Amino acid sequence: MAMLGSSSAVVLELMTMGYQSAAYLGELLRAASPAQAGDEQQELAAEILRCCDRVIAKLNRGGATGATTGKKRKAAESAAAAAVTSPSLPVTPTKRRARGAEAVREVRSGTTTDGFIWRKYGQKEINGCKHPRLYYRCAFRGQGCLATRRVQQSQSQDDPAAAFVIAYYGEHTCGGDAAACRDGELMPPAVINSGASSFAAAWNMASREPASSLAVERRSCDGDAPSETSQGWSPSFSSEVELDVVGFDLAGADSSASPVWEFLNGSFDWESVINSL
DNA sequence: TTAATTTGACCATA
DNA sequence: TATGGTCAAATTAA
Repeated sequence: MAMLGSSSAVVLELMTMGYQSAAYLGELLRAASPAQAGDEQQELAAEILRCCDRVIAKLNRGGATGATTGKKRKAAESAAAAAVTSPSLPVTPTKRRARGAEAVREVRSGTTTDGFIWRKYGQKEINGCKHPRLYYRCAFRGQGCLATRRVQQSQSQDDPAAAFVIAYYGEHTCGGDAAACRDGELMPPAVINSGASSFAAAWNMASREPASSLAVERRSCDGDAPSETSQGWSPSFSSEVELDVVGFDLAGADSSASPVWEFLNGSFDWESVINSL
């Protein structure tokens, strides 16, 4: 965990609060309107969760960066070829991920859309799975972004809002800013402008994919038994797990003196926060 | 013509 | 040795 300035800590607190609220909202929506009835609303809640998660991850950057453990390089000739084809880039050999290596995070969603631009590089039939597993890497890989994701369609058809199990590996580093990975730089400021969620939801709906909801789980492709030991698995967010960010306790905060309270009652000094970021 | 996707082969890991 | 992750040529779409 990187040390955070006080303003960043405030933003982190607010985003954490927003995240928890969105998670709670999602739960309420799911409870109130099972199946497809509340998909659009759940979609919005899920997008809020994603936005909050990204900001939180951004603010927390500097800590653990994921599961790219050092593995042996695939083949010497591949390394040489990579060096030839990308002479201007630092040599960052594309290590083959260990089978079942823990993801940075794993998400169940009704959509494969997450606001990032991915390029599919492989598809594989997996033992015991009805659907093939799809492999994507960040479209900005050429800029050195090594983020990848693995998409597995769930075998259980009972919950369309959790039709896909998406495992993310690595972090988006394109341009040193996650926003650079996003579609068309149309994403408004994630912290302040709630339109961020609206945009992302609209983007999702335009993709004609089913609505999504989120839940972090560690499971096999069919959603039954865990395929790997959960050792070392540390979800970056969860609607069911209490977030513990910089030790902030929302329930126990002294709200009358808290910047969070200032935010809630409209007196929060956004300018100083934005200037500090 | 270029960019993106598909798909079989290759290869690392368990 | 089986399996899963990645590569890269072929194919398709824009």
